[in-house]
Amino acid sequence: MKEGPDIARIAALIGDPARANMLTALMTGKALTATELAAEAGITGQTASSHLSKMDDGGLLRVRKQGRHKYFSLANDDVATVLEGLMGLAAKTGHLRTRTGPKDAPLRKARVCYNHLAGDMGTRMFDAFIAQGYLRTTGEALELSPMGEDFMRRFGVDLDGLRRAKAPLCRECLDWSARRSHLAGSVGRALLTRFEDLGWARRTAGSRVVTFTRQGERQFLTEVIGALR
Amino acid sequence: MKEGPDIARIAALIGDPARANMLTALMTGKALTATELAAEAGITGQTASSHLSKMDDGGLLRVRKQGRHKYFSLANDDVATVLEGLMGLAAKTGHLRTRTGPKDAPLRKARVCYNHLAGDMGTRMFDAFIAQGYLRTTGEALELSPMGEDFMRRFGVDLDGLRRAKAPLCRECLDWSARRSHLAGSVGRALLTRFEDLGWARRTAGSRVVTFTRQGERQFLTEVIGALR
DNA sequence: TTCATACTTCGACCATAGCCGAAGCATCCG
DNA sequence: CGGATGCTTCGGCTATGGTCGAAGTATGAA
Repeated sequence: MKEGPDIARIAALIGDPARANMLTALMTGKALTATELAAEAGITGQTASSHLSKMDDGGLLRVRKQGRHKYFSLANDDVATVLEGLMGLAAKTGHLRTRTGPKDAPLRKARVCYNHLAGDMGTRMFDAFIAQGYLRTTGEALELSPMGEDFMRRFGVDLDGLRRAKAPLCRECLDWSARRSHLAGSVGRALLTRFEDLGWARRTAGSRVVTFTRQGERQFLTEVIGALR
Repeated sequence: MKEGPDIARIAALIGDPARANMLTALMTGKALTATELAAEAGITGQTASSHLSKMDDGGLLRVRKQGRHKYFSLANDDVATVLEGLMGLAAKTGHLRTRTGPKDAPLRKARVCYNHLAGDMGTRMFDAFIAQGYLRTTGEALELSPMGEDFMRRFGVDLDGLRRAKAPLCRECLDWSARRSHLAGSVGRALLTRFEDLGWARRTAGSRVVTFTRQGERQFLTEVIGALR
């Protein structure tokens, strides 16, 4: 009658309607902010905060702070698997939810995130760097491979100068609209600056939109993304 | 914020400590009675009854009534899989429980269950019939195949006579000690009678123990179980 | 039949925990 | 520097639901 691998503790966490709604919302794989999750569950921010910290303590969630936002995602695949299984058991109606992200098309496509490139073009660039082996994620950190360093130098990024500053070269940043990672850190900032210097893109005054020229976008695709092959 | 495949409903069912204890106890694959499960969870019979009916309604359990006992087992593999996953998430200490069944060795080996053979020899016979294709489970029912009928006739069971009675020929009966199925119904009863007639076994007076003679047990193994090959 | 056992139902108690309003930090923006 | 936004903490309200005692039903044993 005693003991227990506390399967009850975990199940009870999932068992609350509000929390279950949040978790199913996260099943899309996208990270969501506390406020969005609150709306998803139909509760106020205070209550959501309490729920989210409980699920975090329970190991169900992964949390990333981004400025004044807090992005939540499922902790790992095991969590998703269990949720999937529970949905199977609940053999009920279909589900899907989440209404997320900016509606402004230009914003979704390319925008500045603090000082680096975000939006669709930002995440595509990040993915390309990873696929090409220029960037490696080592645990929580993110680092340039020798090939990556070479690319950056050829592209006109002053790596040595950046290294002299104390700021981290590469950081992973969670994208607001795509909800995937893009490249932050001093290298990310330098790249955006370089795009502007090359005349490929320019920031729109009073907005976060980054506008690429037709020519600039073509060059971006071939010389950065296209570096893939 | 609305809708939902009610993953919360199911998870909440598992999320109660008492219910979680019962479910983990059932993870051994053995069926347990309501009283045993109550002891397992450390609660009274009334409370257990409420929990068990809820889990049954929720589709987590399979229930079989046996006289004044009610045997519970997990509804299916999916339930077990989810529980397994939850245990993984709860990544905690080991677990195991259940203290079940009779301690009397002869009783465990072979005994009468109402009027048919139960215990280890009973379940082995049942398994052999299934493996050999003599018995088939069609949904909830249990029926003899033509080959099975042939075997029964050769073994001296008056199938035609039994058929004239209204009682079901074959029924599945949950074994008390092994907690697995054995053969009940008029055929099950006829088989035990036949074992006695053949001098293979006899019931012990004032007890449920069935004693096989050394010779009888050998013949049982070769001519019934051994019919497997 | 009578007694014992297994389970269920009813009713009431009470603790847990979800919920929100209000107030407090932290961060970003102009 | 304010002012706005996102999140957290605190306090108190309330409802859900787990719990058991007592009484009821069903089955098996003597």
